[in-house]
Amino acid sequence: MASIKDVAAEAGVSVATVSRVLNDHPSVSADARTRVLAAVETLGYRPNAVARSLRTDQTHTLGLVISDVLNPYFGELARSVEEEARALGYSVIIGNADERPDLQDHHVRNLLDRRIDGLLVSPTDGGSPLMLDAVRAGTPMVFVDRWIPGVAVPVVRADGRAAVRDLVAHLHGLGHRRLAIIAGPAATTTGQERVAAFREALQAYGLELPEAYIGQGDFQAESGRRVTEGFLDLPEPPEVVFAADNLMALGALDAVRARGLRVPEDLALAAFDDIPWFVHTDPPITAIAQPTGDLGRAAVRALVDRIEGRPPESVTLPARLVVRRSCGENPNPVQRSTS
Amino acid sequence: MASIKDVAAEAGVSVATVSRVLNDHPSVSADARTRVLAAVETLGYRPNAVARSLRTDQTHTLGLVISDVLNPYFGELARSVEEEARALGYSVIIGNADERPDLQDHHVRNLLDRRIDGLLVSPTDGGSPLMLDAVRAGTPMVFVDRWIPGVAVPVVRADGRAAVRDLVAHLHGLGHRRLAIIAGPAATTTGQERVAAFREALQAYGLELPEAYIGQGDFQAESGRRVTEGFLDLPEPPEVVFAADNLMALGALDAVRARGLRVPEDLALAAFDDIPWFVHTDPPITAIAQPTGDLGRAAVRALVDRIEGRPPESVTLPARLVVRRSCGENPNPVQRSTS
DNA sequence: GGAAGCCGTGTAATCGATTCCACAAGGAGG
DNA sequence: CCTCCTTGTGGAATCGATTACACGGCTTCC
Repeated sequence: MASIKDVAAEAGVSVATVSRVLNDHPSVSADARTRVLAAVETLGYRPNAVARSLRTDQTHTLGLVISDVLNPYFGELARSVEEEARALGYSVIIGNADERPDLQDHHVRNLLDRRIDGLLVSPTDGGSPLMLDAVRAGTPMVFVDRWIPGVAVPVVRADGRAAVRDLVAHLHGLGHRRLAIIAGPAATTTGQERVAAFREALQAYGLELPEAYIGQGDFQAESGRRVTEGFLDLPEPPEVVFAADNLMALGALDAVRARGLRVPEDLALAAFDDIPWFVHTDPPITAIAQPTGDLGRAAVRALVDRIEGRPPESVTLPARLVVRRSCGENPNPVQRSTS
Repeated sequence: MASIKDVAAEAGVSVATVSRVLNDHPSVSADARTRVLAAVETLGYRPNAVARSLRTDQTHTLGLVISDVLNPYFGELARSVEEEARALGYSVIIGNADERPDLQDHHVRNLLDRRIDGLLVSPTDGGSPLMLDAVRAGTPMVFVDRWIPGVAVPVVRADGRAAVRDLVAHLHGLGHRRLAIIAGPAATTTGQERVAAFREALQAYGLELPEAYIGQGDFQAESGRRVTEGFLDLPEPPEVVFAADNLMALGALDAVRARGLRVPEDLALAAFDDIPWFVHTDPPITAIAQPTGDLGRAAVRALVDRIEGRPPESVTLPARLVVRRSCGENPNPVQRSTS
């Protein structure tokens, strides 16, 4: 593959001049410029990004470490991150942590070794020494969706409090009083917050959230199934299950079906994180939708701001409730064709 | 960040010795080795992958260019690719081409500039000059899922012929005679093949595939909707629609619903590419399932074989039919709880 | 007419690793 | 005791770019 030296030889100039043309430095004669460009053309020359990175100490690459690419929420996040990064001249290397702190560390280490310019992380845990060291060492970093408390890193996330209040109002309006939640891992901020928001919203209606109605999940479908089975085995099962993410909601749906029960007649169901498929499930599932694309884009902008020396900003966007049929009678029956 | 020179100074040896220790070269005294390792430890030294790549001309990175990360099929493919690559010591940079040849070229160029060791591509078109040049220049490459005819590059894919025959047998057995297909882009091999396989299977039952029953889609949901509406407007609409991918099937489902019609009573539906959500749609959708994870892993192994000088192998794995309820009466009613 | 400044260009140092080659020390063998 | 090999080590070239510095040739101004 042709190098800058070959181009210089072909054009009859020095490598310095070639470099100047390529980085359109002002002081280069029109004559030299055209000769260099011609040489570039005939040789099919493309600058070696590796060599350039070594010299400039910039890779124009961002790292994105998320917990589960198969979760459509993170899939959409990854997509918007890549798009915005590309628009700003950066590439993205994605690491899938699978909710495992050791895998997360593996990816962070690997990305740091590759000297990525900045790191976008949705942490699976409270922060490993490695990650804290990286922050301390000054690696540009931004947290998306989840974050690590007490670490001075900008956070881009959605606030679901209002939407959870709307959800509880909706459920209460439908007559439900025994509400349960399938929580995410306590080590994640989203795991904790959603339970807290739910409890708070219940209190506004004088409702309790008993321990038995808090099931411990791990954001994967299987845990949703397990927890839901536990709920159904209770002497007094809940009337509604609120899953803290979409995958666990799916597991819950499976569990209900497996017993020959029906949603929402026997057990109502709602989920955090909306996805296109929720429109098509039987029944369509009521969910809290995050502005995922906006989050991804905002996160990239914050990170690139930080990388390029501008002050980065934390961003919090509101989530919103999308009512469908999985919690009971549609509140807006005019829209439905008769069953 | 500490460099190899700092380590050498700290350990009181030359950089050559440090490098030898790090690459565990045999001729290094036990004494020097321990001193170097101690220095590495105290400085928290990590080798600069960029510098190493420049010198060795290996990045230990693979490029993966796919057409749509939001499609769960490609999401799963990307995940298995990343897993297998990691197991073999490689990282993966993913490029999303969005079915657009220009974007595909952008990613290929970017990846080549970064001197990735090899490229995994699921081409959106018949092959741009850029891609053909890359092959000619000897860039290790493997095609996954789709390929470009006439190009000497190993292909890893699923063969759906047998499964399509099974599907047509299933449909015929249910009494359906007017079968239509929503095709993928003619520029993709999968787009063409699935139509060909469908037509062939129909012939075995003496059935025709008239032009009016071949709708041109682009593997995106919206096109599935549009084509299905066209089918429904025909003087004699089909009894079954077979969508060449999962997203178009979803669009078809939407279109049927929007008219107040029902699946499968008014129109039966089947899809190529199975996804977890198809179990939960209303009704559950009959689909042809590819061994996606196996494809991803096989593709990575073939590519790494090629990179490391072993002869790479093309791989074809069979897809299989998964019958659910979207084409009519369940052939195995014992399994169902009464409606 | 000479000093000062600008413009375009080339030489060479540099980034952080790997690796060829030279060389010193020490043991084996004649 | 001298030669020859082996073993461990360091010096320096190298990968392909960027960029500080120097320099030659011109213009400009006093």
